[in-house]
Amino acid sequence: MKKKKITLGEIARLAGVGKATASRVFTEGASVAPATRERVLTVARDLGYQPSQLAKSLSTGRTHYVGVIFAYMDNPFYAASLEVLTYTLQDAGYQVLLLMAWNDTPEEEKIIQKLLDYRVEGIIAGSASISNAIAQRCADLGIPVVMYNRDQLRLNLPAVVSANYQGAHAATRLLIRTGHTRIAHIAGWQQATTGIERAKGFSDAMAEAGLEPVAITDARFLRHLAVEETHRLMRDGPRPDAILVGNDNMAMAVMDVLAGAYGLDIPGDVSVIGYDDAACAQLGRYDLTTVRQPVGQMAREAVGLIESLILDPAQPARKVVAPATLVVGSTVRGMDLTTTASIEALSRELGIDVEVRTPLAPGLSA
Amino acid sequence: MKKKKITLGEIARLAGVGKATASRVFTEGASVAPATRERVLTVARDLGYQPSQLAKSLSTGRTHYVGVIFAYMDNPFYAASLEVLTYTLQDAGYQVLLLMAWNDTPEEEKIIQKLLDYRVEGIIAGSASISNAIAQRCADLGIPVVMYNRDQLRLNLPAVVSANYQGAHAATRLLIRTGHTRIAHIAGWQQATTGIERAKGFSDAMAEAGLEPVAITDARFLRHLAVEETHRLMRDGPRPDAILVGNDNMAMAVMDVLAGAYGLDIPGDVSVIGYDDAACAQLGRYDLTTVRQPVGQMAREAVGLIESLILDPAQPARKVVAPATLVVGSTVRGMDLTTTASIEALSRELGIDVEVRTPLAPGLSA
DNA sequence: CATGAGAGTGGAACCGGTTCCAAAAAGGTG
DNA sequence: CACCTTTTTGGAACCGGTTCCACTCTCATG
Repeated sequence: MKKKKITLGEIARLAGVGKATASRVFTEGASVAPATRERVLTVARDLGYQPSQLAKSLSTGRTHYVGVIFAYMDNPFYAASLEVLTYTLQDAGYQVLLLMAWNDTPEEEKIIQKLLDYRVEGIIAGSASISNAIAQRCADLGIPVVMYNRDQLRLNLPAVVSANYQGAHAATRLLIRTGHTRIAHIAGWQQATTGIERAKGFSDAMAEAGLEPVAITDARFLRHLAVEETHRLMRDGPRPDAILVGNDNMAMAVMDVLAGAYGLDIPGDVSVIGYDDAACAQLGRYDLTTVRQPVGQMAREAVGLIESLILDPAQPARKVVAPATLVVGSTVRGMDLTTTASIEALSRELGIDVEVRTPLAPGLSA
Repeated sequence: MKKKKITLGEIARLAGVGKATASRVFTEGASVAPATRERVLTVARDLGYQPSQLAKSLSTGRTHYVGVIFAYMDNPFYAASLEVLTYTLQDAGYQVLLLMAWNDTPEEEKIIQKLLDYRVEGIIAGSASISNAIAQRCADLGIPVVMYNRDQLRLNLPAVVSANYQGAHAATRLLIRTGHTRIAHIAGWQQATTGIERAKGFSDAMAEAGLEPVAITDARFLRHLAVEETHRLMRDGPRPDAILVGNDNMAMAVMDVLAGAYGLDIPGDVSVIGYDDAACAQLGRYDLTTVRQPVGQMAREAVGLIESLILDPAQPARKVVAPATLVVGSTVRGMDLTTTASIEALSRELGIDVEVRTPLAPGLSA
């Protein structure tokens, strides 16, 4: 009583038609007589026929797979990004092959190798740094790669990022404009373009105002390093009256250290600005002033980009820069944004969208 | 000058051997003469040969795909779970096909249909509720399904959950033991076993102590509903002196409302306990007393379960219940846990692991 | 009524691998 | 050196679909 596998051929046989005809029944826009179609569909339904994507992909040469390489899921920005990427891709008819890989992993090469074996039609890389060799290989195979939230400076790859430079620049100018003079920057990883661009935005804004940064240190987006750096900042040299931090996760840790270990008031004694507008940072007890990266928009752009590259791999590498928004919480002193007019004025002055956070926003990202 | 596709046959031809021999070179433990192997490998390397997993899967009947259905990525528990699940699976030699689907989506059926088309060898469902029909279908096809962090009561499916009942029960007993008498429960979704079990743990602990709950309401794990329910709680009837909340995301919102809108001190006026031990809840300004679900362990158990089911689909459905840990922060009044002895005593009394949170823990989940 | 167009159909080759099987080559033994 | 065993090898079938092509059958047109 062994169960026979239900294949197209089996269906065809039982419906008394050729394999080719049966195939046409499941192909959009192929010409089949209505009566035949009905007969085949009935048999298929009765037997619970499941067409094999594997066989289909093999013969058509299209897999509809997109490889997504991610990491850092403890950062809400990446978690939200992955969610939007995934359902956007699946709505567009693609399947997500998910891989986790950190930047420094030696397995990186192997990981991508695997993706190629599975014949993905495109790759969205949100964490891995694509080495020259791998990028070349993908190019040879005609497989487009889109960098997400990072840019490969040496290689000319398509990428989706947000306006990191402008965001950090505007945030810094906000601090300067509100009267802070001893400003420090606890930066994100200086090997990633996000960290680099934000640090540059900070430095430039300081220089333009004729101010010398109290310090610029690399905390590599790691909370415990941010904690260390904060202690160092408070111990050595002149204490800052404001700190721009590389992302929200670190910024909240910084706030905890300032208040907990040094009894400082925020923003009374020190102002703090973060980056990302992570869900936690929106909570009442932090209400962090920060720069928002438009997660949803970025993810959708990335999908659009990879889609268009899959359809036409020859097109030149395009970079998409999504606009950032300055989100005003209550961690910067000297702010007065009670009227719509003053908000608009600030926005014009800083050259960036400004939004005042309404406390206890529902705040579910999408 | 058209580039010929590099296939096994091509390699074989160039190396002057048969396709079968070439295939054996890439098969572990097949017998090939060393000289021949070398020759084939050289040709393959020179041409940058990429074996097609598609073709391989089709002919061997093994895909090494595992479908993972998730959602709610704004909840750090799910984000961390997905991370661990993914890299554990990929270490075990499986590929993750990721799908996002909410519980009430009508597309659910379609989603799973798709997974079956792709011939996944197993499914880990962290969000979707598997309908009877679909479970039956998977069973017919011999495809194992493991529920993650939820249980399907009617269906006898394998599942990995944490000890929700015990966790909530212990948390409630902690509140009672520290002298609270007017205790409310803002529960998680009462259609999900997580929400149900926790609510039951709460009710039972109250009943055992002869206490009447001030209120039990369903906030469906949604922050804005938790906010609403908190307001209702404060407006109507007797005000609680403690609230057990269905998860950390909601608990933090509850704290914000209590402090922000009613000027209440936590834990002075009201004690709060959450559930999950989310990264944000560990931050200094919340330092929430909560119940930890062992993310890493749960994810690894899920992978182990699906692996063993793939190898032997006939085995009976097993349920894994991972132990919960009571993590003591500073949102419950009347606690005195300065000595190791007192911690151990409490642990024994409540029948659950107890841990006192050290402030500013590095706190990256794994 | 022959003619041509167009719809509907099935046979067979193909996608890129694996694997069964029988044949060829190599190695060991008396 | 004949004979048996073991290792290596290639041909061919197969996995489950798609698609090219040639063929049959209608039906409208000149």
